[in-house]
Amino acid sequence: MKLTRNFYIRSGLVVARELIGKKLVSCSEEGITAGIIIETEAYMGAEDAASHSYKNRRTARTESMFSEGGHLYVYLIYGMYLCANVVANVRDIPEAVLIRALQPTDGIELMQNRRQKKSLKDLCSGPGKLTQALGISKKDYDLDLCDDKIFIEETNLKPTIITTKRINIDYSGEAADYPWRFLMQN
DNA sequence: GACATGATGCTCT
DNA sequence: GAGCATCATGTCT
Repeated sequence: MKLTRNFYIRSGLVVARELIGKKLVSCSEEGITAGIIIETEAYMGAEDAASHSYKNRRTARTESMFSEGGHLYVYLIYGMYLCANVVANVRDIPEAVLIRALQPTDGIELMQNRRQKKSLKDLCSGPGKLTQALGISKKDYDLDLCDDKIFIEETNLKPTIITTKRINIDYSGEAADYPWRFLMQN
């Protein structure tokens, strides 16, 4: 069962927590790749100094965060890696959830080809890695997760969730200490 | 394993 | 022109 719009039209914190244990699916000409989401971070728009949309900063790059919940915000980081985020909340509330790690389930061989035959553990164990493994590119910027190319499915998992501080946002002052990172316990 | 470092390009001031 | 929501690789143990 694909998640519908209602799932995404909620606070980024709720969406980030509930995405843990769900299945992210990417369809391409090469085949289907998918994995269970095991790590996310919430970025809470205007109020969050770590967010690209802090103080409602709205530019060509951040525009997708202002879309209706359920869109895909893709951006380039450190000149070489892409990060994939799920936009949350209603239009003009710029919240998003960074997908930080997956547990590969489908299309593992295709992921290995895209990632040049890394071990299963290294295929999707970071935000820059999973975009490569799933074949996500800048063309997928602002793509709608309610369509059929990239989407998220319900599972029957009942994960135990751990909450910690977010990663690599030391520049953001006290926002760096907010417990807005969610992990599935092994 | 734990750390340090370099690669690299786009965005915003 | 600075800085960035990262990763792979190297060195040292």
